Amino acid sequence: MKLSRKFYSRDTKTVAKELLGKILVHKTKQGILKGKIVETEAYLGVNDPGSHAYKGITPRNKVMFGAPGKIYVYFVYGNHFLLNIVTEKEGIAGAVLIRALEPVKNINETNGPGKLTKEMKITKEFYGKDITKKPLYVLNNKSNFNIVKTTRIGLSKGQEKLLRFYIKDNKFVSIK
DNA sequence: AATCAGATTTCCT
DNA sequence: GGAAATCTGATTA
Repeated sequence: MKLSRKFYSRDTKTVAKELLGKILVHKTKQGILKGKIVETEAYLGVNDPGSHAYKGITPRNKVMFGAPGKIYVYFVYGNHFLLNIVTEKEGIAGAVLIRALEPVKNINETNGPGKLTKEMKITKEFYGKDITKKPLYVLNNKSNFNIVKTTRIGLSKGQEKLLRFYIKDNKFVSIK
């Protein structure tokens, strides 16, 4: 079952935690791509110096302020796309960064945010699209695991906040 | 093993 | 002009 918009229309930290263990699916002409989400980070709005939304709305980040369940794809460092899912009610900034997947079908190791978008064939075209519909969506999935809470990666500000979550002992989590 | 340059977009000072 | 939610491949000792 696909996760509904209601799932995303909640507190960003809660959504980030509950996305762990769920299945990200992308249907392409070449075939179906699937990966289990094993690592996420929460990016809030005005209270979070590490978030793009911190300094207010810009053409790039405006989707973070929009409706929950939208896809925020962001291009960094000339080479990499990062995949985010927008959370919170419309008008409140928030998004969950998908940092790592465990391969399920037709993808290779994706232990990093830049690599997973490459493997999942996610590009700028998905900016502003809906994660509750085809061809890109998240499936509910019951599984048992322990969640580790830690600090975020690669930030210059706000990195002391414990907003990174991953599945304990999962070898596909990016650790660097 | 550890450090570093390079690729190169979007936004802000 | 410079920094940013990164990764790869080369160079260093």
